[in-house]
Amino acid sequence: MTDVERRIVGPPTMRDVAALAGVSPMTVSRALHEHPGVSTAVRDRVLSAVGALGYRRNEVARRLRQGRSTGLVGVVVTNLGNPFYAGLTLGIESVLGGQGIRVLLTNTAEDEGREREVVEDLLARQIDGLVVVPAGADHRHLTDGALGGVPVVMAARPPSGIQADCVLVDDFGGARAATSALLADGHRRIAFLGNPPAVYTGAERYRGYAVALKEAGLPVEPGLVRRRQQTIGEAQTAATALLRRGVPPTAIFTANSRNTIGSLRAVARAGANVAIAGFDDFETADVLVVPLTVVAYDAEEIGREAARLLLDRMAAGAQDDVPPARRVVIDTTIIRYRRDDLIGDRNGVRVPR
Amino acid sequence: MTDVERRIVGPPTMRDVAALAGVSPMTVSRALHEHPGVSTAVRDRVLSAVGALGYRRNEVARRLRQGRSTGLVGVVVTNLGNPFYAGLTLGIESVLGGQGIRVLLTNTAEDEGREREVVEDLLARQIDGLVVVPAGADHRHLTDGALGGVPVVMAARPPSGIQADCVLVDDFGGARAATSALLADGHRRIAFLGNPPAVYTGAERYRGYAVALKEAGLPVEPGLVRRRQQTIGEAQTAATALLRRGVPPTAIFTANSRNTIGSLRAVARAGANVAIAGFDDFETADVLVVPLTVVAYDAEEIGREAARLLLDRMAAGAQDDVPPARRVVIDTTIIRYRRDDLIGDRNGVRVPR
DNA sequence: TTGTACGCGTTATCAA
DNA sequence: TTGATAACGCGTACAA
Repeated sequence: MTDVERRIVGPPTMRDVAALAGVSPMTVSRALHEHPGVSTAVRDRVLSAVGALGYRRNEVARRLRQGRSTGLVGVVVTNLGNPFYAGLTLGIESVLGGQGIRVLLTNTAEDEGREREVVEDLLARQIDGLVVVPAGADHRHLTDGALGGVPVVMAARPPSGIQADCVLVDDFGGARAATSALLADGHRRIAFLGNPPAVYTGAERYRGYAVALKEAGLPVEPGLVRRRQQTIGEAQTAATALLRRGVPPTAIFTANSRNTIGSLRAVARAGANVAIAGFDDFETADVLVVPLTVVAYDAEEIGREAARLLLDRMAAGAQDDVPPARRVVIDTTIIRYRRDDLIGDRNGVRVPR
Repeated sequence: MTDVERRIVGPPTMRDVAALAGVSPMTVSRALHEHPGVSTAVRDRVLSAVGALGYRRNEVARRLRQGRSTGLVGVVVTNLGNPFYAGLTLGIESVLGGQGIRVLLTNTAEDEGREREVVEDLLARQIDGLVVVPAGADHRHLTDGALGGVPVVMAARPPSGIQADCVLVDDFGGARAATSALLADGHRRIAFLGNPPAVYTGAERYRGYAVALKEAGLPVEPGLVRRRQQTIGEAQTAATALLRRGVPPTAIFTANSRNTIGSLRAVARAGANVAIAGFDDFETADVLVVPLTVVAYDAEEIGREAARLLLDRMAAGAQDDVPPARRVVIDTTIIRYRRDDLIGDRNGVRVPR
């Protein structure tokens, strides 16, 4: 069987090029690498054969032969539909892409089982590193041993029970600052709408809310705390219920965008004079019927930082003395959008009409 | 040199497992595949060696040997930070992930040069298929020949000068319907803010706007058309300039979210009584100070449909008679958010207080 | 200047 | 039931 007959389908290989050019595959390899010591005549024959067949080097076989890594990094997020995770992914891709490293992206939809399966598949595909937004609290599948030494960085949520680098938002500080802003405006009955305590951000942001109240000498009123709503609709229902209390809150701190949007709708529909401060900035925050305060931070920067930490580990390789796990915290900024700002610029810089 | 000494670093291989279990690599392979004809004793020895070494099959080498494809699909988008492309990517991933296919994601930032480089790299990595949101109008690098027979689906923007499957939004119909909605409200001076004609969506959405005007017996007023603004800030500036005209428009049709947000800010800051209708729905569209009409569509569905078209081509393989290029158009819906809706439910269903 | 032999990790095939 | 051999596509080392 000749080389050409050998394969039924598939892209042309070096053999095919070699056969057409009347040389050995090795000469093709050298010609393509611009090795010195290939006659011009042969090189031209090879290159025209390459053009005729549309030959393209097989990067997979190439890296296998050279014992090089794949240049692939796995990125596992919980919800790409959330702008925060999309920004995170973009930040990762921008840093890794600059190094010629490609991103293998998967979405887990907060499903821990899927996360474990996906990580296993990515490892079998010989990824060089992994960035994970972990869906659950059990991180045993992300230990150094389980990953076979492939470095991992956790993003947005910290490792639990294992050692790993991570990049976090200052959830506590942002929540405390936002709540303090409401307190500074004179609010004394401030509701909390957020994730349950089992979710890291839910716990930290509640802690920031509670500490801000305590610093103002106020107790947490359990009746003003709602932590079960998982959709915008449920958040709106919860906020509406709060507004209908005998003694309703005068302000709401919302610990994530679902709750912010649900609360915005509830307050707008009720026509209530209730202030809202919440996590996550968005483009239309300054043109709302309800004055809003937001905790802003740079989602892309979180991704870039995660990628930098990962590249650092990847460069270190499997050293004997593994550097200790690092934790990077990204700062937050409080932005106050008011009706008054409508006559000025965005971000609180007022400009007279 | 023994097998164990042979490699300095790297994950354990079948040889390592075989050596530890005292069998040949072939037996390890069979044991792991649960082939019949492997004695229980040997199988147990192999499995315990696997556990001891933390061995994991190398999926890359495995597929190379079996002549199988990589099970990787390239996804090339222009701007993952835009919720539309994030949703598109999510839709693609959800369909392909269900088939055990992984997504290699790259962001081009609308840079045609980067797109060509990235596509070349993805092809060298032996992807099975490609979904592209093309950055430019020159698609020669996406022809069947240039891709070496790897199937491609174009998303959100159609192929130009080449044959390829694509999934599009009904840009023309959505723009015409939105403009008609403004006309039905009695508006006669309606401005257009959108992309330049060189961008497909810019051309189609302008056409929809112009046809709607023509159907109402109105000419396009060139002074009310702005197509150069590329950022939200530029859009706001353009909209502000329109509002300051001697005879300002009474409504604005915005052909993308940048222009919608910029126009919202301009109208809100001017305190003008100007209606806005624009492409792309968003969560806070119903709690704005400006009544808004949006052209809504399902970004994830576009991704899912693109993935389905791609899977179809991938299954067909390199047939002799290539099926003709298909074009799928995703419907749009007009949603009218009004101040009145604030007493009712979302999406136009009014409910009395 | 060009070719041969061999191996990366895995598995199909055939032999034992 | 198990092992030896060869091969997937490519590149290093050495020989011609």
